[in-house]
Amino acid sequence: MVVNPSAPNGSPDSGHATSLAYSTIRDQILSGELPGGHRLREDDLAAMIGVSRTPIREALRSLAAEGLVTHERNRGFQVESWTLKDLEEVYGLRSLLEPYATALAATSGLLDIDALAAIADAMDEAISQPKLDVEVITELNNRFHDAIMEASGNQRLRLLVISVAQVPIVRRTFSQYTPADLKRSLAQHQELVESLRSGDPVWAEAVMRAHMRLGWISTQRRFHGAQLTLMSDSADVEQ
Amino acid sequence: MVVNPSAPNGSPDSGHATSLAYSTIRDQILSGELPGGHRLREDDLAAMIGVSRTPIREALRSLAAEGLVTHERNRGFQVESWTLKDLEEVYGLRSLLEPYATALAATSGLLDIDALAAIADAMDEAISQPKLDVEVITELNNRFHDAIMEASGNQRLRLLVISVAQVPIVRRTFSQYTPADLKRSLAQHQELVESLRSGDPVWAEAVMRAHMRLGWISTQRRFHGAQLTLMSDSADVEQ
DNA sequence: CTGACAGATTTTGTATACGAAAGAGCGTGA
DNA sequence: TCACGCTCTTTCGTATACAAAATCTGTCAG
Repeated sequence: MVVNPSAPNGSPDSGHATSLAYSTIRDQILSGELPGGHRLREDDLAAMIGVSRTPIREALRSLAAEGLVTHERNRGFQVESWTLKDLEEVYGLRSLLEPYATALAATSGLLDIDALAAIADAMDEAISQPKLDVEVITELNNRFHDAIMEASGNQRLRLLVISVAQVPIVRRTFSQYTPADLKRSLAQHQELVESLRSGDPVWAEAVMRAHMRLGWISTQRRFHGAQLTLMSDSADVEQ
Repeated sequence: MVVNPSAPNGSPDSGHATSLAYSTIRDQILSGELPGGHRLREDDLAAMIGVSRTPIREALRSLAAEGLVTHERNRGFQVESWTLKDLEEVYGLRSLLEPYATALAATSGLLDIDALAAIADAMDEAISQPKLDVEVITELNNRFHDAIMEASGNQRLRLLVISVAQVPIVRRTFSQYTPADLKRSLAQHQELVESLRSGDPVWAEAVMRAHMRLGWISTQRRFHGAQLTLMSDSADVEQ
């Protein structure tokens, strides 16, 4: 399993145990092993990870603040589950934040454009393989976007995008893109590289906005087609 | 002291003790009693609040995820301190998010326009008093903005704005507005009410953008004038 | 006088213990 | 048969205890 491609702000570098619990639980949520609605019993998690309940509780509290789990008094934590409305909110926000960040990145002087181009090329390479490796493609995609967010020079903006975009979407998106949409998406990446290389913030921002829009369209298709893959499998819910 | 005008997402409704610790510490940070850079010793906080270290640690972890405090392994927590660059980032984000939310609110049908107008009028009333009550004005201002964010219909957006805007600015802003700026700000509130009443998203969004810009200008003035009020008092730092 | 080392002290990290609340199961009575 | 209430079990919330890391202090060598 891929570990923690980009952990948000509050990331516990804390104690060994807390940090381990945080990463493990977060990974399992993002990968879908812990489905939405699943109740998180502290004893179970403690036994699974091999630490006591204390670090488990601290990890869960961080995850709650990030919105990945919810907490109710005397009833413990459970994995947040997402509806179409949530996805709509998320894409609305990404469509606002990422183009803005891209415009900033175009003129900040912080962007390593060759590194970005390399990531885009690696993605092209990855989808030309006969058998698509979704993990790899997703990871490259995350790195591509994060490189731009980072080059915006606005650290807080980058963290917001990460926390918004980690809604299970990202990890699963590319497995559901149609081949045509996937190609288009990668073409947009190449155009993002070019626009950023030119240093024109207006162009770069516009391309990113289109890129976000395509993502939203694809996501909607996916959601209507196979809603169950996103929602929790009802059999697993509430044990 | 004002308690928790608007607590973000992860707000521990948790145990009595954890919740109490969270609110207390958060209030003291936002009000400036705990200055930026101040080291937060768990025992001290536990003694002050009258609970054990466990709920203190959980509260601190939530606050860390929200960015109000930082954490370093085996060195504990300390209050985040803000620079002009942080304020610039925050205003950049608010200038993006709040106008967007305002445009949404203009057409969502969720806005109680009369209630909003009442808040704006109450603010007008409050500044016509001979002696300005900054606490009251700030509280009304928070409620005004939050009402619009809520009416955007995008819950996640509202939470982002809260978490971004809670950077000590808001609580202290109105004490430093020049009388002219303060009047202008309240006039903008009235115009926001009118634009929202008309249901024109373009107008409403534009007014909010101007409003944000004025806030930024005022903040810059304040910062250059009296930098020390925002930064931690060096005498108190690191005890 | 300065700097560095060693021991003592403080502070954090984690485990464990205990009380309290919620939930499940069972029996009784209508 | 169904509903109600009681007990028993599970799970959470908090306090406390102990271990590990960091920090402080005082002393001694240079």
